[in-house]
Amino acid sequence: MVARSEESRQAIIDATLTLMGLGDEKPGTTVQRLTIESIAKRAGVSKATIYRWWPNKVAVVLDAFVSDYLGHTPIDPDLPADEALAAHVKSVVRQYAGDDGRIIAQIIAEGQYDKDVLDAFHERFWDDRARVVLALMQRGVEEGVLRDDLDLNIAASIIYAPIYQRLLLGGGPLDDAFVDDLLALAFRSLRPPTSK
Amino acid sequence: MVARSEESRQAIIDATLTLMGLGDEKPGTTVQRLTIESIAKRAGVSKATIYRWWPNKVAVVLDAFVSDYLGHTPIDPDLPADEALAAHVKSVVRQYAGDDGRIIAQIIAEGQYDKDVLDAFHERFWDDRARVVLALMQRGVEEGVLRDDLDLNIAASIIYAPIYQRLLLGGGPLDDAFVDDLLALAFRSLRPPTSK
Amino acid sequence: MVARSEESRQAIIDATLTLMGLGDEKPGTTVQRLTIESIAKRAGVSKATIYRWWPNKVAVVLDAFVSDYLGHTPIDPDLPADEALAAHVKSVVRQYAGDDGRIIAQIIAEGQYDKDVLDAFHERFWDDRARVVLALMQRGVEEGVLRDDLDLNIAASIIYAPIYQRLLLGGGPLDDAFVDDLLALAFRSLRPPTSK
Amino acid sequence: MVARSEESRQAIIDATLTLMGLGDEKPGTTVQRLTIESIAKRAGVSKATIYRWWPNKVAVVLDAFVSDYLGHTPIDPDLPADEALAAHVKSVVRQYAGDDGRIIAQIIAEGQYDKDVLDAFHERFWDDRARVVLALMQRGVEEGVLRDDLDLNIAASIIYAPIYQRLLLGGGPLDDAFVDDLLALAFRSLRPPTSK
DNA sequence: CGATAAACGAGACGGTACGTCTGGTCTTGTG
DNA sequence: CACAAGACCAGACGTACCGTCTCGTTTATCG
Repeated sequence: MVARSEESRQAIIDATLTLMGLGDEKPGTTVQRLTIESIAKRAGVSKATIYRWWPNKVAVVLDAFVSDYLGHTPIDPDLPADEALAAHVKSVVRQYAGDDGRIIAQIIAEGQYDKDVLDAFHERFWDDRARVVLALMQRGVEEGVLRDDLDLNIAASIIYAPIYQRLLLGGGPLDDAFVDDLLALAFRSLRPPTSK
Repeated sequence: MVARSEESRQAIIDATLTLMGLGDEKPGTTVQRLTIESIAKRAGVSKATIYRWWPNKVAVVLDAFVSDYLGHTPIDPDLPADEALAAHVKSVVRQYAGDDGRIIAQIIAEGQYDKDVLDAFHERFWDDRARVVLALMQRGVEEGVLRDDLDLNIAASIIYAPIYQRLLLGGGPLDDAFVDDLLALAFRSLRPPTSK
Repeated sequence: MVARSEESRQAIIDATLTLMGLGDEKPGTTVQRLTIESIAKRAGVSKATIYRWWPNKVAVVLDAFVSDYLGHTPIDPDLPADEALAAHVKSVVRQYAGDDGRIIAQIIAEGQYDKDVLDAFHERFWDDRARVVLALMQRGVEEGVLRDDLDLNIAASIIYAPIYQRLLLGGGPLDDAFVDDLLALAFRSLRPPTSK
Repeated sequence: MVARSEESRQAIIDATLTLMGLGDEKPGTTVQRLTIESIAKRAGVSKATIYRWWPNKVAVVLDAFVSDYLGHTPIDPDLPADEALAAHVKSVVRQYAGDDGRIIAQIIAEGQYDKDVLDAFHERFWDDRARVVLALMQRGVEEGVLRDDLDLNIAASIIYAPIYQRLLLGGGPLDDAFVDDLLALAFRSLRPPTSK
């Protein structure tokens, strides 16, 4: 009846962050090349300890990433919903252009091979963020800056999916200009007829 | 001086298709689990022969997939551009809902780890298809069913990116209903003001 | 911290003996054709386990050979030294005429390519046996059946080197007649002048 | 119908000598590590050409070695037989102490695995030299410096075998002091009773 | 003198083993 | 009794050579 060692857990998370290039130093592997053995060695931990608490390396990466990822893309409650949405999209894009985007892309990549990984990604990362965006869009509807007949899921897709496309497939930079163009076009679908 | 053996090349492609579950039989591995050794064994070919002609297993899969993939999503030149576009999107979605989608998703996944893979994916698959879509949208502009001030790249993204999002991240089925909802919303941005 | 598996070690030794044709069955390869993979397969052991404990296949063969090789050529302490020496030489030759000779020859062959192998051969096999022979010759000196001004190393060479020559280079059979002729000649150098 | 290309033959021999470290440059591989491919590449020759004329790499090495090896250890016909023999032994030892010894040792090593190799070694190298030594010893018998009841083969062994032992097994340097000690002892067996 | 057949370079090919690496499991001893 | 340490089986990696086998492309006689 010895409790799980918090020390070990943290060491594993820290080692993973460092190895993935999210720490201060910059080795910077990929999820694919990252090995449980390297995490164990750097964390000063036995491989068995990792396997005891996580089902696979992606789960560790996801844990490490989420723990490291603190409110990076907040939503401003004081702005009108459409402006807040635009601001949020920009902060998301700015963040995805860096290391975080690389890690997310790789987690999604691993998700193609393992439904559990994709599910975990939804639970630990995606769903919360989607909820926040949908709530914001709902506020937009209430404030009258968005149409009231929208399927919000699809509406959100029209804005956010192109960002993920660029993240995963390239085709252009993830920058403010891209967001401006994207939003200009997307909002044309989303605003109520009267408002534009 | 000695020509490449077409027989071997074909055997490798065939073995890869079968192992990936695109042949008649259905083993159905993933790119990740697929091994060069298994391809070599099934093709009755030496590993060295594979390494001589392809840099890695994803390149083989891409080659095999592309060779297997013949005009699966044609565009009807007789329809008005907007209707042809809608038809194309539906055929794409139908196809991505099956084995082809699984393979594409995995190739994109591998592309997160290797720029060459992603580049090859663009060259061998993506770019041609994007060109066709952009040409169709250009036709739409000329026919007056699409606005003439569109950034066609972003306009295409608004339609196609949500499909890739569902392919890679889930969040709902890839079916006709989804396409209908998506197009209904997206076209609102794309049609010229008058035609609304 | 985890002890080496004696079970694996023994399985590797046994597999090697069998593959080299020293076990009960008789496949009978050569050191050159023997592969680590075949040992691993037959021993039901991972290749890595072999590489962990032995630097190369010759080291395994030497280990296996030595472990299998128990006092095959004893020296009779009750005989006069010259007769004991003659008996020993005959038992050595008889043994070298068979499988053991083949293996020894091959280990020496590999020793031409790797100083470590030759050193190991000395440490694990040669030196002990040379010591015994030199001690016996020393006894011969004390008993007065051998000259007291001999360089025993060279004296031993005169007797044993021709045996190794036949083992490695052929030129005649390794049999008792050969030993008789050889000893008759060699002893003429070795006996004290009076005893002639 | 087309004659064998002397040019290619020579290029192969030269390349082999160079690779074995007998040329002017000093790469200096071993027979074991030497590959047909490396010979072919360095000789600017197709692998098939080598395989057409030699059964294996050792045959090439032996050819190259013998062609390179010109009367290195001549016998002085003007000296008395025992002195000529001593001189010959010294020149042999001096030569075996260098590169030639290394190559010979490796050819003998390969001979442990392939009877044809050992036979070829005898035919191309050993037998001629043995004949010369035996003839010299026969002369010694006639001159009365060697006993007339010797089995010359074994008598030769007593002198030469210890040299091969040091070449193949070590145990001491191949130098003049060794030869002096060896001959002093061996000649005691070989000289006629009166002459000592 | 032109046909023809062997020798040749180039190098692709099916094999096989290499020695390394990681995965995931299991054992042992320590705190 | 959770843990570190790490041995273990399994099996793929990418490389290196093997010896065989087309390929054209030279030669060098022979008809």
